Amino acid sequence: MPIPKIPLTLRQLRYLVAIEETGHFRLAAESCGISQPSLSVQIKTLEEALSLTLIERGRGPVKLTLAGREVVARARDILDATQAIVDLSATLQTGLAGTLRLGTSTTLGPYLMPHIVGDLHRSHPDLRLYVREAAPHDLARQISEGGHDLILTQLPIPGASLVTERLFREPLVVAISADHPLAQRSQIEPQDLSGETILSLSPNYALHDQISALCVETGATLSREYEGTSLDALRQMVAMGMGATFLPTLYVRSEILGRAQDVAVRPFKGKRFSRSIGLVWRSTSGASTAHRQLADVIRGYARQLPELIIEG
Amino acid sequence: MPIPKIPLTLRQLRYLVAIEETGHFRLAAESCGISQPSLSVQIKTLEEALSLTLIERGRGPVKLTLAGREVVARARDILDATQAIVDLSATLQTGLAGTLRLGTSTTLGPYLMPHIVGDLHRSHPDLRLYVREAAPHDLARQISEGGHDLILTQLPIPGASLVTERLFREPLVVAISADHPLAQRSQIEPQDLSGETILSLSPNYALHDQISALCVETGATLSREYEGTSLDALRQMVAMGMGATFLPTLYVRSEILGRAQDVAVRPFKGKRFSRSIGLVWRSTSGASTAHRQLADVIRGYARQLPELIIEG
DNA sequence: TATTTTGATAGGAAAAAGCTAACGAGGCTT
DNA sequence: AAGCCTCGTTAGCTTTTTCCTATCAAAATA
Repeated sequence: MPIPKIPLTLRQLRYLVAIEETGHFRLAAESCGISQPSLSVQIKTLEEALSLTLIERGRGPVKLTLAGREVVARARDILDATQAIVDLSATLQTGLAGTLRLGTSTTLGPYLMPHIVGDLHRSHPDLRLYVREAAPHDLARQISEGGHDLILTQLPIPGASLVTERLFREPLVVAISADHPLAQRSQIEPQDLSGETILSLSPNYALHDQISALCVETGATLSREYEGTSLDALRQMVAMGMGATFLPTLYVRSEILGRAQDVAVRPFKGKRFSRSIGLVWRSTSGASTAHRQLADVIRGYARQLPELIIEG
Repeated sequence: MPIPKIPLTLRQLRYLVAIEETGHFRLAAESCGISQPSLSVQIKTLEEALSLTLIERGRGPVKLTLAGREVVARARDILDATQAIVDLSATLQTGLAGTLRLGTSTTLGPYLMPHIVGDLHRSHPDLRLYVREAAPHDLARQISEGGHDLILTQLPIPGASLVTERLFREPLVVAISADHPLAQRSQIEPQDLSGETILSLSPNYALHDQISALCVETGATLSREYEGTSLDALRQMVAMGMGATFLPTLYVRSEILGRAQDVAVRPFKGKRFSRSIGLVWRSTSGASTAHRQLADVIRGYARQLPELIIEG
């Protein structure tokens, strides 16, 4: 359906409201900063556009007609609404406001965002966050297509016109079944994993590639038997003794420590392996300032967790 | 408080919405019936006015920025509201719609309007009626000052720039105490009243002058002892035997017949005396069509009452 | 009756919005 | 990789809209 043609202008509505407020053409013109004839003409044009008499001309304070009162009331609402756009623009320029569509990696969002949203709402009450989860591979595609305003995911995300803001590095830890010999160690050295069977996520996940690379580096064997579609699935497979895997710190912190103790998790010595987490948006999105504010809020939370290494 | 200056135009909002709907500058321009560069310029102007980037330019379907989505949503509401004004104007041109401020005589409105409003709401659902009562003398002043859109009252109402629409003539009947000799008659002749004491309303009421004239004509004596301020007060005084009076038919019908039988009411032979009732509005009000529609609705009700004599 | 007040009308200047033509940046094709 | 589309921007000019000053007409006041 085509947008209907509009036979009136905001200017005319503004002048009409001014007349209602001042009660005189002359005063109304003054309050609008124009000459009285100009205002007269605009009002006349408006009346012709609506085929209505809005004002009873004459001596003394003007009397609006029945129609005039109805139109003025609506004109007021319209002018208020336009003013609201102007006001909103001030907030949107530098601040975080409106509905932000955030895509987030399945392996990260659920374990990070719940801790963020509270702070975010307090510091930016005008912001509504719309979080959708997907595998990093899909996120990379969707951000370019405009499906998200920005994505929170494992780096790097390739893309010519994308801007990346690094947030922190998240160490990977080894997860083994509770009765595995390595569970006795407090820290793991890379060579300890030599010959172990390692479980991984599907290749849609950035974590898959990283785990695959880690297997080469440590001499472990990547299992081809099964590829999980969630970290929870991986954990349960480890618990059942099907192999070991690498889990990101935030997942461990959120879902294992103090909760499901069905697997043992042990850090690498010196936080040796980690994944980089960051925010990514289109360089054309024109809201870098706002997006960097969000980055700061996330870093602010991450800084409270000694396991993470802040970047950016 | 001055009306704020508005840095945007409805036209710009319309173009922005068109872009959001079509996804392309070119198609949007087409749907607005202008050339694509013209639309581009308007959008650019809007963006500069708000100091915001609303659209991410580039290949493929247009991507609105976060700010763009927020503005478009509000722009839609504004355009809808303006369209509502246009739609409303069609109704207001010929029809009875909006809030009509009706002033009505205290001696008439309460006994007539309750029967009208139901029909009126059914036949004109867009009409809101705001009824205020006053003495006819005050009504005449208020209508000229613009306090009412029209008044329903006893005629004539003097006034150079006022339009009168006659509705009906309402016979006056004689009210006497139940034990008064005249209560034996079924009809009254003017000369029957010779020497009777007649009670009246205060001179603020048109009825006062008429009763006064009737006293001269019939040879009755107008009581100077007391002037009522309502028909109900008059009736009670008659019931207490303080004198007789003349009451309008609609009052009798509404408040005496089948209800308070504390007084006897008797018609004059041949409906000899009556008052004229009509609608009056300012000739400048520009809503004659609508007002005459209201007149028709009122006559429609009056026609159902055989006591009344329809006019107009 | 003269004066003042209030809004309408007229003519021309300034601003805004439109059009066509030409340009530039990104993809796609060959 | 050169060339060619596609899509939006920029530039120059015309038309339309808006505004201003000056003047007029009607009604209220003195």
